[in-house]
Amino acid sequence: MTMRPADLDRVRALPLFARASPEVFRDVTGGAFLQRFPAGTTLLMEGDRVDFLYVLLDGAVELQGSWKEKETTLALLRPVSTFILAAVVLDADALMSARTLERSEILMLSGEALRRTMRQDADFSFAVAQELSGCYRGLVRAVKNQKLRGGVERLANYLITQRVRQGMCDPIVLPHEKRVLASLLGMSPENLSRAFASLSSYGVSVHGAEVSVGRPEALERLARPHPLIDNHMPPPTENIGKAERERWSSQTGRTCGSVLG
Amino acid sequence: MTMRPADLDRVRALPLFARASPEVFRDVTGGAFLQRFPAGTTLLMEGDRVDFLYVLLDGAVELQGSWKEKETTLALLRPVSTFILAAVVLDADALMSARTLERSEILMLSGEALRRTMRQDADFSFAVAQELSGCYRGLVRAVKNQKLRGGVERLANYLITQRVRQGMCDPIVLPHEKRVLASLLGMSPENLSRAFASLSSYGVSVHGAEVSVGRPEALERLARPHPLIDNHMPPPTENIGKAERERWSSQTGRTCGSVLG
DNA sequence: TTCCTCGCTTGATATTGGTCAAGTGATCCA
DNA sequence: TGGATCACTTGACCAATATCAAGCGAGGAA
Repeated sequence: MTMRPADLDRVRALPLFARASPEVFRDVTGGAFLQRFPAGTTLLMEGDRVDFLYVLLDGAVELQGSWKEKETTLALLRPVSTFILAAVVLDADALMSARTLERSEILMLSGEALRRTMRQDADFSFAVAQELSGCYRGLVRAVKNQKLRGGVERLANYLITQRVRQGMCDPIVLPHEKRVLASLLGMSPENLSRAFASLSSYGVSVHGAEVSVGRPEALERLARPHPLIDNHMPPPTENIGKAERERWSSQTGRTCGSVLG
Repeated sequence: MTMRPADLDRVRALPLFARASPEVFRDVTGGAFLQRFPAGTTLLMEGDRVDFLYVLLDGAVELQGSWKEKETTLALLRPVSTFILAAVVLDADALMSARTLERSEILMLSGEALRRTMRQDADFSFAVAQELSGCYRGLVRAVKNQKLRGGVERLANYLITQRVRQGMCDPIVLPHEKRVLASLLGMSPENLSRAFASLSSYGVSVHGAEVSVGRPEALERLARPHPLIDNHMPPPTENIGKAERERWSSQTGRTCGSVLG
């Protein structure tokens, strides 16, 4: 309950709540509480019953799945993001674990209250459905990325996406440890190193977390980014949800042949 | 508009509509029309604007994604299934193509009417959100399956899932061409053949579309099915949606160590 | 029936990616 | 300041998978 008004505003700005009435917002955030976690904290284990909708306000969170002592990263989150919405809506258990990568501030909203409010307010329910649609489409993109491209192509496209998100600056800064990035891209850390090495002939040079894309057009010829796989959202001027990202993508996707424009 | 009452009942039985009021159902199915398509018809191309929610009533539909002359199967649908709900909710363009694998009967519901009804009826909106949550979780399972398991393991788990769905009978019958199955499992047709061959030492024998699982316990030791990846839904006694599947999974998943039990 | 097509299988080979092991460089702590 | 830890890199090797090519066999058409 130790929540700064500024934090509440940031939650309010989420597309999930942006158009909600004051009453709806009050109902959903009613029993909420803000919590701080150190880096490396497991917030939720696969298979756990999910009682809260989580909102990452500060820090970084990794969503991962596991099987037979193997783990893989399904998503890397930065503020402001909600997660495990689907499990909350179905009142089901989590299909993925969530752990903090850095010291993080996380708001926890009662899942029960969220479902109750959904049943009472069609507009809010609609907003949830839109957010879920955006998450769904994000995963469709992830599956296509994983099944249709090889490791080097996935890395190349990741770099191009980061370049766009970071405002076409050079060098770009990798927002996470390379081992985590490797897991997100579906390859071993060793292979990620080699993939970076093989991109040097396309003008990419790496110094720690800084990556300089020397010849963007060359990299792009290799990567072949595609609006129906890669969501080349412009830099984060304001907080934007998955649904908004998808909406943006449909407006401009068709004509967005090159991100170099 | 040439729609048999029996078809309408089958649509009504979908979890999306099961709890809807008569008015809501009338509103959403109002401008709907039923259409028949031959095998191999492309219903929708990636990138197309989506104006309808599709409901497969008879036949089979493949959802696929493509990149650089490569294609991959994202889902195989059998009646009764809805598809591209997320794109309809966001009024966005399709991220995947849809084509019929057999002669199919498909009901097309106005996306505009669906969105309008959602905004008016909280219960219906909630049902849509639940269905979307089920679809989302299905994709999470798919990503974990793809990133954590090798080809042979994916096939082994596919066979176990089919065995459960087909009522533990022997032999099971592959519901689609092997080349399509290969694409769904994320491997080349050649590799699928070899994967089947390598399963012979676990009691699996193949004759055309009929697959006999001679020693289920041996296959299961290899496959290591897991409730948070594989949704071992019991045989289809009635029509059930993605959300229902997920709900079932959360009730029994924890204690479902073996599907042989 | 005969031939053709097409889905599938099988083998040889190339490519990709994973694993193991060693080494480097940076950071943090004593 | 030395030493430990840890992320990352690199090389050698191995496993998994794709590709290319040939062959097999069932079903359909002339």
